[in-house]
Amino acid sequence: MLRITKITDYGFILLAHMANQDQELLHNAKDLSAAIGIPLPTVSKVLKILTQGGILKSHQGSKGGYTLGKPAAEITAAEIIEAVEGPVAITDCSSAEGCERNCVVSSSWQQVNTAVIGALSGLTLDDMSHG
Amino acid sequence: MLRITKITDYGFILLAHMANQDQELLHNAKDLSAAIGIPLPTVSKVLKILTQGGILKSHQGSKGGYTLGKPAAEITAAEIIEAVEGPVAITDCSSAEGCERNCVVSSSWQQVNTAVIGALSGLTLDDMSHG
DNA sequence: CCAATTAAGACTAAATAGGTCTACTATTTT
DNA sequence: AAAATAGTAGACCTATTTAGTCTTAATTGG
Repeated sequence: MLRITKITDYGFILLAHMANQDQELLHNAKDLSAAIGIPLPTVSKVLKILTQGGILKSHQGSKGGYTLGKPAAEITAAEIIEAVEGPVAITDCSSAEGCERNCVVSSSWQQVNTAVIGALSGLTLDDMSHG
Repeated sequence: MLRITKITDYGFILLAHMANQDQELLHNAKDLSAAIGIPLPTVSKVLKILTQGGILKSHQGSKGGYTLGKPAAEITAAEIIEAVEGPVAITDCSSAEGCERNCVVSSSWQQVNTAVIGALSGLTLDDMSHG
């Protein structure tokens, strides 16, 4: 499988939607829910996580909402996945700290992992929102 | 996360162990379990899956066991993961059949997926078993 | 025939993910 | 100041997936 989770997938959809409009515009959870067709509580949860991960900036209170934390061309797929799911690692062997059991396959996994992160870092939100 | 499953991980360990020895040698599940320290029922399950996926060849009956289906240098990480987990796809959008909801981000995911498969196809069991 | 060994798949339990809800805090408007 | 709007935090339950074990059948060598 080697899949991203549904929450991450929703995150990409929400971010692509926001990137396709005026970047100064504040989007609230209710409007985004209506526009995209994902239930409000779920949208709210995803936006919260993206904000905690630094991808979005939030503005509380009446007339509040969310905006992108920086230009869409500077937000990469790697950053988004890390914000929602934590560090990208194919196996425990391939995490930054290395593999505690020091297995023979460890160094090979780190090569694969580097390649995967490279691919994800080369893709920006701007690329994705334009199809 | 973006992780392979534990079963796949065990598969790599078992295959690397087999690749490090005479390729004609028949390995039975019991000996492999003892050598690697994974419980017999689990080892047995993994070997069965790898056989169904075409990575291993099996020999039934007394004095039976498993051997690699082809030289270690010709078995790639991509093949092994596919054998255990099915087609590699980061999201539903990135699978070979494409995304039924035809979302805007679809074509970008296919690029990422191609890059990931490329990385996994460039790594052979022979590479991994030598560290 | 008998012992060893793989094959198939059912089954339980544990872990993860998905989704919702409630209570709280902050900001704007009236 | 009060009310309305919107984000914040985190608990909570459910569904799905994954891990691991077990049982029964089929195959082969001696």
